Amino acid sequence: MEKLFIYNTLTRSKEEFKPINPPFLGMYVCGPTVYSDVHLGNCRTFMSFDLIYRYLIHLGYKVRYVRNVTDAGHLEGDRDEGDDKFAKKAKLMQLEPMEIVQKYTVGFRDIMSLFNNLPPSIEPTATGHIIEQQEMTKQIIKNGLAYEQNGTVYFDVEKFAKSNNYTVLTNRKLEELLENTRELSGQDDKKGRLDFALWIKAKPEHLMKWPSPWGIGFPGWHIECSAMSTKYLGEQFDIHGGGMDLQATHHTNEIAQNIAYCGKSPANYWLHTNMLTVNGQKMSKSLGNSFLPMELFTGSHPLLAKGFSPMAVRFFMMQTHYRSTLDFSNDALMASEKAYNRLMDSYKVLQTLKASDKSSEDVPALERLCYAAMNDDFNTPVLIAHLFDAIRMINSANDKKALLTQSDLELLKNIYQHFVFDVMGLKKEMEKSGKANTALEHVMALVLELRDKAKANKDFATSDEIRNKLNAAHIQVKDSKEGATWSI
RNA sequence: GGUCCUGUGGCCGAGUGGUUAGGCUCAGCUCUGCAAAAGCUGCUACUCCAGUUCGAACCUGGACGGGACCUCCA
Repeated sequence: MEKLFIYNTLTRSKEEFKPINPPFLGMYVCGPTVYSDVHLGNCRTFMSFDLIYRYLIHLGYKVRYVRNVTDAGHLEGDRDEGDDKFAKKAKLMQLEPMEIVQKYTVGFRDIMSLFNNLPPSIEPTATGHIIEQQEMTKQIIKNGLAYEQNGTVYFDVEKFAKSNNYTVLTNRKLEELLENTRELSGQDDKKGRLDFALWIKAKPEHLMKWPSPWGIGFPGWHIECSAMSTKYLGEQFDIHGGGMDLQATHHTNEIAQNIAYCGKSPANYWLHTNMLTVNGQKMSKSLGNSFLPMELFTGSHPLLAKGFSPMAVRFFMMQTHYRSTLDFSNDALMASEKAYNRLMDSYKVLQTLKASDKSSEDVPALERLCYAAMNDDFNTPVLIAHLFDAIRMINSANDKKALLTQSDLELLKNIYQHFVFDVMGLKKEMEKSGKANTALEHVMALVLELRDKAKANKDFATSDEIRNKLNAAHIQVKDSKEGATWSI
């Protein structure tokens, strides 16, 4: 088997992938915060890691893929001012954080499923691992790299950096960070500017809080991933991933926490996916330029001329490498939708091809190129370019301009199955099935038979009228030597 | 302000010292009663300036543009 090369943020270079304990493999990806709808930018990250997960499985690895759900955030409720009128609010009228968590978790899973993302092996929640986070915090304090001040526990970055490379992921200099980091409000108790919280004392208005050795509070911003990755994948595992925006802070602190806890850096390969942009700007909630997946499917977003199916969107994302920014526009989606349809149409044609004795195409070479593309840091744009060569072969054979043997046809079917369906996770949409469609098949056969009769009588006015009216009903008719075919 | 990334044809996007991915759009041809589809052909691009080199979109330096991070963020 060819070697797989992966770009590792730790070394800023492509490295040959060597798992710790093959064929078993551990992968952790930072998941969504479920306090609002996921937007398309979030979806891109999870789709990129879904591709990576799928390819690793295809290569024969037994992957444990852990993606957390951040549900212990910083929701604040209306503070009861001690006034009896307000203090007596019914329980059901108050904001219940877990209700919000449930709503957006279900929504997130639905969207992931529509995009045909495989579910991770484990999706642990932050609220389900408060004990683990506290235990880790205790151990870091015991190891002398964290301290408590007024109910909040801080990680001592400068002390940690004396014997460790704190900025390994970003290659920045600690002194520069110290000079340029902005002052955070409400964290006056910490000793160093760079120190971050492992446990935070809860204000009265905080809705989610737990008892701890340091008083009532909630876990800090970074400890959940350290606690959960360690619990499910061990102190050291193969791959840790997330969006590039997490690299400088979240992942830097995660590594520091793990080393402070057990002396080991958690993952050998750090993978970072790039951002989705709109008109050149990062898609984010705070900028107000985010697309919700449903707006995309229905076409209700003002920047879209029409709706796009989940698979057309998935194909659109696969046309760009995961480490490049991807700019989102109606035109780009239109182009991808057409290309995706061509890919799927060609697959249908492939099923109908008859084998020749000789071959005019080098299909085995094509397969090797597909693997080479994927082994080069999961290069899906190049993979897709090769797949379009397969499309040309298939369509040419269908036009009797190319020859494909039985083994060529089998191999092409395998290439489709492996790369298009298994690895890229694309699937055929709108499969015809059910009674209504069986009836439609019969009706269309009848209509086309009548049209053929008209054509045989050179009554082109009638045949064109039939075709045009079917077209208006979104049924496309194609004439060929073997007779007319139709598609919706 | 600091750190880092990036600038490719009408559009989207790979590539990264010599041989010009791919998709979409557009034009022509083949096929066809006409279309559609498909195939073929064409549109030969790499922000600018200087340098290294036999040779640079690709390396180096500079300028300009865009972006990310430094603060919860995929």
